[in-house]
Amino acid sequence: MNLTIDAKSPLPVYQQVIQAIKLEVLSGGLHDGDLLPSIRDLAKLLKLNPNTVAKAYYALEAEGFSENRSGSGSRVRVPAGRRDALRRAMLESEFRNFLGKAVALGFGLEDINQLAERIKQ
Amino acid sequence: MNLTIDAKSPLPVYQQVIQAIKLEVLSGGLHDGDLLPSIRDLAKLLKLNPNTVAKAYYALEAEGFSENRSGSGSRVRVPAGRRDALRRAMLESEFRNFLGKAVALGFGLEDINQLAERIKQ
DNA sequence: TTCATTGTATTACTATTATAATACGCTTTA
DNA sequence: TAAAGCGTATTATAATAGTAATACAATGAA
Repeated sequence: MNLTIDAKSPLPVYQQVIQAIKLEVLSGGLHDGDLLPSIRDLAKLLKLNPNTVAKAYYALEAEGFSENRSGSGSRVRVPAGRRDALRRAMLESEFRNFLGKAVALGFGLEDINQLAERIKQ
Repeated sequence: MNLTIDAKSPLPVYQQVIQAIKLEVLSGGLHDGDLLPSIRDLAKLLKLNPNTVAKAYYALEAEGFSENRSGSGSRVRVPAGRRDALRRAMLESEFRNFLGKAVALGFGLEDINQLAERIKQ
């Protein structure tokens, strides 16, 4: 697990934890059935309060990403098929988000292609 | 001015106002020297408290985007040259941001190109 | 000059976020 | 069975964001 927390971000810390774990699952670092680090361990690792991490774990379970069991830990519950669908959906969502901003700034597809070509190098 | 506020966004409302006005300037809807709506008018329009809008106006002035004068209002202070530079910088920043997320999800340039082709239609 | 409008400032209240310190019940393992 | 580790729950405190009500001083126009 490679997650970093930005205390200065406007995004609440517990939501950053949620996003980081989702990303870990979607990118293939964590698989269906894998055990997440314990709340206390992750809190110590990220230098957060256990309650903050617990809030994230609770939300992940509520979203159907994981299953929490007192005594035995939290396990990822995202079958490969669903994971792939979510991964593609997230890419498209992020792309549309970027595209929207670019259009709002008055740029067109040509400008974006030009930029992409320049960035590649 | 065409700005909408999302109360559910994790981004604080006053920062949404800042972004919306910056976008209006960068996209050419507001020009150097133009008068911004008064704090009270904009607050009424967006159904926000005047203090929230005032906070945004104060920040915009601190960033050198505008100049506030008691009694006569707030005026945009972004010469065309600077505006164009900022506009390009913002596009590149947003693109790099998107690219970073795509890579984190395990996608490559090919996947992005493929998606872009599909989105076009 | 007078008056409406402007940005600015102050104080108070609420909700959310995050931390902190505990405690409880469940599960696993020695 | 006993102990350690797990998620869960409660209560308290602090900081930030946002609302709300008001007042002040500067500006510009009637």
